[in-house]
Amino acid sequence: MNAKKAVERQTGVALWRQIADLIRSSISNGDYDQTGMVPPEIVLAGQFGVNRHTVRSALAALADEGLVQAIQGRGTMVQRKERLSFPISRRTRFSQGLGGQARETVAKLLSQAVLPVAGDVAAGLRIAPGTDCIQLSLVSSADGRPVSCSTNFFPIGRFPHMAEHVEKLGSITKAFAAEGLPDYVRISTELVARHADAEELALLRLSPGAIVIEATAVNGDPDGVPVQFARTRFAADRVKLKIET
Amino acid sequence: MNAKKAVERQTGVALWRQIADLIRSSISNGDYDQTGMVPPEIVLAGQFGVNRHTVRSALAALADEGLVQAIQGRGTMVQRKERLSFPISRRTRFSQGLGGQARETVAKLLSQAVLPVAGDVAAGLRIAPGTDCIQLSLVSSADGRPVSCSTNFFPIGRFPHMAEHVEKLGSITKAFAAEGLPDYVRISTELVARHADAEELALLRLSPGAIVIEATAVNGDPDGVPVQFARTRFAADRVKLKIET
DNA sequence: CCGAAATGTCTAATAATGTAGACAACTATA
DNA sequence: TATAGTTGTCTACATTATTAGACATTTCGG
Repeated sequence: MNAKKAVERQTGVALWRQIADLIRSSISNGDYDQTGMVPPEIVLAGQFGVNRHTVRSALAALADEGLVQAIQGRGTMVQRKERLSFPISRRTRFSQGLGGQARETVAKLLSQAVLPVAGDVAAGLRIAPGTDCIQLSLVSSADGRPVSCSTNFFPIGRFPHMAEHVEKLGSITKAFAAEGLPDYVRISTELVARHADAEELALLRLSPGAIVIEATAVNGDPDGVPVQFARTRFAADRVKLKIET
Repeated sequence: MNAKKAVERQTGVALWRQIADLIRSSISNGDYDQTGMVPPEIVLAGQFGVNRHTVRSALAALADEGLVQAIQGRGTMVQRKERLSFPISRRTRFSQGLGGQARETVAKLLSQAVLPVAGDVAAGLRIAPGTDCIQLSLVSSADGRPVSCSTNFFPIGRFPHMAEHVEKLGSITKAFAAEGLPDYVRISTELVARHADAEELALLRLSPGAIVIEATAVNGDPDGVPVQFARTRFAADRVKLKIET
């Protein structure tokens, strides 16, 4: 591989941010696993062809993310490297299936509403445009770090108490179970990657320019009747999506 | 929706680039479909809370991508908006299945090599580290616009003439068929989104800060024997991945 | 204990971005 | 043919990012 670590100027993206992105990807790539340390600032400055201060800005940003920690006299240590691996199987469960990857995963209910839906959402749920649905907005975190935020729609007739259940149980899967639906499957899923908007930056605690993967999913009961329309945005640098057959 | 179009300062991403990203997503979101025009510069400047010149920088970048075209006295027109929808089904075929979405899709062979593989690649293909494989680098385009670049590994014993076939046929699926494998299926696929590196920027003709979706896939013959290890990077703003069951 | 190697902090100069305002050039419409 | 609304271009200046250098502080090994 050994791709040249090139940064470009006058592109609207500050050098320190380009460098931070490159170092971040080197970390998650395992490039520094042997020593557990990032190369010295002066070395990085040489590799990227920039001033040491510029590298320091990049490292400061990564330290801010909790990815590295600098210690005077010693060097800069890698603190964290993994992306969480999210399985996308027929048994959907976006917020579950993390296995032993995190000690604690919770979904926090941000807002709830009952409102008429149209367009995508109505089509996905196969209901008439203008029909009322329950809308829930959530942020899901693993070990205290937000990894995704989602907007979910449920048919109101079938699941009247979704909001309360989600709030109490901290999980959509568990809330479905409480509503008498122990199992559900994926009907369709579409993925798009884009820059995070202002709301997502705030919810996921990202810095501008960060990337989100937006998954638009329709889930159904075992008979294939749609029960959930979900638009989930993952913090791209914290996850890896694993498609399972 | 009507999310507030907020830009942030001192984040390492120039305002004009943040604004370009927002306008780009508005375009692909269909926000300007009624008129086919981007709002006047002075209006955008108001919305984003910046100077008109800053908006002009953003529009210039989008014009450079061929997404919009400004006409003096009239306004700025939207030129292009769609994302290509890539199906990810059990029958993989990344570069196929585009249906009627593009008139012409071709894969261009950039480089070929025979080299020993290790790590990910060897594990995915279930061969001993250090075994020789054929490595092919491709760029795939639809209607002349590059949409993905990929690095592919094939067991050399089984498919000795992959390179020639790919070069001649412009498609990996067709090359497999020519090698006597008419059908193959996905064994595993992992998705990650990140900023494009310098090589990807060049190959996909992207501007710095652009996003790629990296799909790491292992494909096998109908018996489940791995035949291909592929690392495909999609230009995120040109595609949508559709996961099929 | 000394010195090499690393990060931390400061000052100053230069380059890139963003703001502000004025006016020209072009388009469409009344 | 005016006129309003739009993009194109220019100048000047303010703010932010990057470079450059010097030196302090901390860690570690000989």
